[in-house]
Amino acid sequence: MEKTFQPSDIEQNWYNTWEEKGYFAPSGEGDSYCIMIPPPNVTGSLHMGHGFNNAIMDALIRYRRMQGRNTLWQPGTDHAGIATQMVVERQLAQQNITRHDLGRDKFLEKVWEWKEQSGGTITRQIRRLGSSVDWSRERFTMDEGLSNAVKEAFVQLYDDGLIYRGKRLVNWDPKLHTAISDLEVLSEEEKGSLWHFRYPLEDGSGHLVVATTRPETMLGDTAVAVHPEDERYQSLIGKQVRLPITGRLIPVIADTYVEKDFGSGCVKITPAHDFNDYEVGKRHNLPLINILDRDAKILSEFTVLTFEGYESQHGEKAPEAYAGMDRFEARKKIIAEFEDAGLLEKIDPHTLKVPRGDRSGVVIEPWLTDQWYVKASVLAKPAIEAVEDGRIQFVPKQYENMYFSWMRDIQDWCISRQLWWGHRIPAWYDNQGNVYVGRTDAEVREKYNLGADIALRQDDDVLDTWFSSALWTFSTLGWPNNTTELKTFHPTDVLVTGFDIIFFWVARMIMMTMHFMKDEQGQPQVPFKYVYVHGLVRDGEGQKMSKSKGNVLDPLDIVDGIELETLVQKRTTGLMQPQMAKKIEERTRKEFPEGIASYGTDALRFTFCSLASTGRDIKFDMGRVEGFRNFCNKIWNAARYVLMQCEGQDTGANNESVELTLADRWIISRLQHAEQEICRQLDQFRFDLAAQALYEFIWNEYCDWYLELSKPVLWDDTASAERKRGTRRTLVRVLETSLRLAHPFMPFITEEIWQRVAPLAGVKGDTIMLQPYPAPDAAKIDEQALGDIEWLKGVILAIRNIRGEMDISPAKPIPVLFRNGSAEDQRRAESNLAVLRSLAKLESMTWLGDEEPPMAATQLVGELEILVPMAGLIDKEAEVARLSKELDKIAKEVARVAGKLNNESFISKAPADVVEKEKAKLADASATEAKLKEQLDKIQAM
RNA sequence: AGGACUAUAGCUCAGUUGGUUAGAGCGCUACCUUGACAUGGUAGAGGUCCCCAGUUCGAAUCUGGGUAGUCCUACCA
Repeated sequence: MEKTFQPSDIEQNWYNTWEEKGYFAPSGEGDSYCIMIPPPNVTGSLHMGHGFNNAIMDALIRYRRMQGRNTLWQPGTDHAGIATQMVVERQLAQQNITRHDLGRDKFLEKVWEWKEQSGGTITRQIRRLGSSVDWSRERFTMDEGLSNAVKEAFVQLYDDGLIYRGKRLVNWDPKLHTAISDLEVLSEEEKGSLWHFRYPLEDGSGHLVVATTRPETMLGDTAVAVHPEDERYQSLIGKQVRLPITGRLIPVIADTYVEKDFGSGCVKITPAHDFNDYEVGKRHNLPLINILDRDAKILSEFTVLTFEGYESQHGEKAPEAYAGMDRFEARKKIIAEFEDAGLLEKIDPHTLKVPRGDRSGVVIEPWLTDQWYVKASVLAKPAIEAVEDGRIQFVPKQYENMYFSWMRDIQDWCISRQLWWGHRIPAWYDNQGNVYVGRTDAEVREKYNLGADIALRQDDDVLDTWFSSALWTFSTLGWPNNTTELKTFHPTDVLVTGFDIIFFWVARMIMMTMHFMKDEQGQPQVPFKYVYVHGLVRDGEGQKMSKSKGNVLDPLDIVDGIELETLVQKRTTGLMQPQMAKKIEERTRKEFPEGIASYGTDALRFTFCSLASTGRDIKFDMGRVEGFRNFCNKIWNAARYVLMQCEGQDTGANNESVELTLADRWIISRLQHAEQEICRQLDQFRFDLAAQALYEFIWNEYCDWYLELSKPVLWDDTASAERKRGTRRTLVRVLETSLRLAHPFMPFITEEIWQRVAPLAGVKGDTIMLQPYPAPDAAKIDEQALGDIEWLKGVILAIRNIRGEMDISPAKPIPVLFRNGSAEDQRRAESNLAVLRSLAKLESMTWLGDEEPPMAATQLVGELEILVPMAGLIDKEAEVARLSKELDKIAKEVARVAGKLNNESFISKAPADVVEKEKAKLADASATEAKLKEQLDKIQAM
């Protein structure tokens, strides 16, 4: 074995072996356990969030697989309608082609081509993380099976009256020419202005002032609103205003929506271009005037509609100068015109939230269009109940509130998108504009009794990507067919996801699943029983990682390492804002002056698990990764030691008789404790505590103590064969078990070592992956061994403390005297002579009787005094200082506990066992204090 | 504006139902290349548990009120 652990030597080989041998597929035996991977965007590549997500899911799935469950972890990607279409369109643009040049079918061919070539980046990367997903069942939302499921779901929902088509205001992306959902709109504060315009009153009695952040929409104003109780404007209500530029007459209305204190207290109402104004318009039955085209340019002829039926009533010519003008150009011109006409009262600087498309970055327009909607409120009801009654549990629980608050105020879900890449809506129109929904053209004709002579045209739009993702848990298992996979693995067990997509995905998945999936009693099935929600991975300074900030980390760069120059280049290419490059470079050079070292997958995964506590976000600390890389190395070297001691030796693999030492019985006992703790924590999703328990057991108990305790036995030429065999057997068995315990967290290193250790432990098998997960056995806990080794550790630590504080070379053997010990102390000392001598590096050990002890440095372990004679070793001043420090500490403790016990109400009100404990504490501390004091006096008297 | 979450060592974080001498890793100090490991060992320093009040015999932990930060939702045209 190499002297240090080299992860790159082993990781890919083991992954290939596991995958080739089919170890990731369900075993077909045992109770099922299923996790569906949240499908990453097919255009995407690995980021830290995926790394975190995968570390947790793989830990869960490997844990359950080893426990004998019939595990399915199913991978796949979604087709990411907008993102993918953008990627391909950008490529076409480089050849000066638009998708319209190609036409729909040709364009889709191009998209598929692109998907075949580069769509698999992220799945290849997931392999590097060691994720044990069943690749044979990989799914893609545009696959045939899933496409059928989407069609089926749409038709059924339509037939159930839960999908409708209607004209509504939507978030319109004028660059991408599609509707997008609320959740794809990011509103950030930006600096703008509040323009105060004078609108002249029709009766010539003057003007009123409206304030607006979007002057260009005034072309579509259909009213001015004031608060009904605003005294300033009572007389205006019901009057008419002559809208400048257009000359249109509009009423002054009263509505409580208006804030009296904001701006002028008068609000211009543009129902076709603002969500709030839309509601006001509806209440007052105002006309809606649409002034923008799909590019958000001013129409040459506005469309005027009413709320009744949304039918276009008539057109209205735009002021000529504005026709075809971009919205922001129009804004400038309108302001100028107001100014020229003396109607611009003032301009106040104003910060406002500007809605932008998360993909395109352009300002989103509320725009009136025909779209398809899902009646979410109906579907939400059972979905809320499932969480209320615990059929679905969120971990941590507080996310349930977030879920409820969203679900209880849910809006209908706009599912149509004006894109080409996606599932085309299974709806057809005749020439009269009647709509027919069915799975195919033929089905529609039959269902609606339409003759072959009637021309039908399919809806051009596609469905929101999340519509298909919402079906993910069951569509990927074969729905609408009633497959054995569905029967076996649905409902799935856990969904692991970031809190940011609870609304995006989780809620919709619950709604859809419960509508379509019923159990044998006809009751709705939930998609999963637990939703494990983890936080965002942030950079070391707590900043959100983003390409534009240039602080993203690729988990594989931590696995493989990366040179500084390469990292700088990676972070500064392909930026949306190239001017940021310089800043990003500086920052990167400062943060990683040496680049990033190679830490290996196991260390990275262990880090993620260690950070997976219940808090919201994770500040990623490279120091932790390094620490866990060292932990891997520690395991590696422990294994090296064990193999050096045991390979080719008698390890009792065939159940030969053995003698187990105190140390053997102790480490076996501690192992039971570790097993219990790790399972307990994993069962409640506390990956951090499980990882910590594992770390402590392996490093602080097995390596620090047990391996050291094994040396005096193995190096003792006089030790019996049974004794040596017992020690070797324990070394090997405990290591083999520890590897199994660690495997879900660190799959690669554990497999590599296990292959060599397992035979020595008499364990047969091709892979650690399919070995049973360790389970604690109370019968193996030896209380006496636990007590004795604790005592032994105390004595050794006491001696080491004297050594350290007195600056005695660790290489120098020292004599030690014991005094005043109990019979138990004597027994323990005598049965551990060799160990004490070896671990504390003793020259001699002597029990003192009643004789006067020599001048010595002293430590106490309970009643037992441990003395290191001063002659030639101990400096008086140093010992005085050390004792004074000890004494100080213990005096404080005595005072504290005594104070407690002197408190009458403590004695009378605290439970008896607590009082007893405090009394014992005081007795111990006082005795120690007295002894230390005596010792200090003696030394000072020298 | 409403809501949620967070505040513990220089840094990143644990701390179960109130009873600990408040812990870990990294970093820091001193010493040590001893036959698994310097990606190591040994010993150590380091804390007003954000502040104030309350409940209690007893509060990092429970309650109330502040302060600071993060996030979400709704937004003021």
